[in-house]
Amino acid sequence: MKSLTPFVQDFILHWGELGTRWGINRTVAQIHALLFVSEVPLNAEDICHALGVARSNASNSLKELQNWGIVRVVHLPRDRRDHFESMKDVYEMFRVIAAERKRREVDPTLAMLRASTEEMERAEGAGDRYAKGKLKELRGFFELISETYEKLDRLPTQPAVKAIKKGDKLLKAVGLFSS
Amino acid sequence: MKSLTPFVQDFILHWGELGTRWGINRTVAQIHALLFVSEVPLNAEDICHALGVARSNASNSLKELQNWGIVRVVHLPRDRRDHFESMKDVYEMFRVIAAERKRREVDPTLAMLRASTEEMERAEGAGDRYAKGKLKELRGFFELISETYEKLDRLPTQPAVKAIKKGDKLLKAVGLFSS
DNA sequence: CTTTAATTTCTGTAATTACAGAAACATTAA
DNA sequence: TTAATGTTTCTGTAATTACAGAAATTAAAG
Repeated sequence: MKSLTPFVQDFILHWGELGTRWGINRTVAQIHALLFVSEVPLNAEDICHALGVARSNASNSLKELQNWGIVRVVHLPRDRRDHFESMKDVYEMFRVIAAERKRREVDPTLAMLRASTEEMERAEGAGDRYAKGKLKELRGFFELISETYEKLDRLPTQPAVKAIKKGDKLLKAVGLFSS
Repeated sequence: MKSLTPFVQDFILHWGELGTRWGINRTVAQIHALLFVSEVPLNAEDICHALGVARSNASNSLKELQNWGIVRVVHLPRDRRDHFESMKDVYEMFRVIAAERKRREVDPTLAMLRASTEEMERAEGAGDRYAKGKLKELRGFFELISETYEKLDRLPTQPAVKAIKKGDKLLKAVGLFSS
């Protein structure tokens, strides 16, 4: 972690740990943190040097970040090397992450639950009625998640953030929420 | 995985994998899945037998699930053994999980970001102005997450779910959302 | 076409995490 | 109190994941 201010160092370390708690590789998260707070795009060399990781590790992690859609390659004039920059808008960034997690995890889970519950309908009566009911409830929950995501996805970021911020007031206005 | 119907087996395996993607130990997630679809509370023995895991593994995983607050111990008449049951209401369950993730991950991150940004205010001028700005933006995002969570937490589950389901209509009514 | 520089993939090792089995501990009932 | 039964903690091993360094590949410049 050469030539990084202490706060930035702390942030990168914390972000790495947070990543692991959410199933993201530590190095991947650290590189993301570094790029996020970097004013200029960095090349792989810079990143290895800053974080003390191997070239290959950085390379694979950068590819992963590109797969997530939150880091992209840019080229600087008179420099052949790839440079990398993070999305810079925090809200947009988390929308992209949410979209990707939905695609990778929610959608397949929903597909599985739909297949199970539909199949169970057809094979009515065949054992474990209770479990069937629970899987249906769970499916309902994932349907709600999925639909809510898609509604939110249709809103541009700024209105979406505003709506979330004013959420309680809106609810109060419509009388759904009194506290 | 003895004496479990194929759908339940698939569900348990899928849930285990989903868990690992979200930083939850596979066995922990599998036991949770099993208890969730079980009509009756199960004892540790049952669980080991159903999933083919060691006693100690089950024991530790059950403790972890109790720490998350989604599994509790119950006692059956004329049976000395602890029995375990999952929360049964899907929405309540995810609320509890969200609360715990907030406590474990969002709150500490927010604390770190607050400390950094406040310290940075005081040490104005000292390098890396850009990074400082980015950390402030990130802090804003986490503040929003935290506040939104707390608002939602004040609503009982049923109104909260209704509000989420009707979210787009509410927004439309107030003219924030036109599509 | 060849040289040079950069990137990606491959391979073996290190570190972490998960886990089984054993041992220690606790609880209940006789 | 002691046997019997159940639970938790400890310890070593297995499995997974992360990672560095080397080798292979690709791309650009001369």
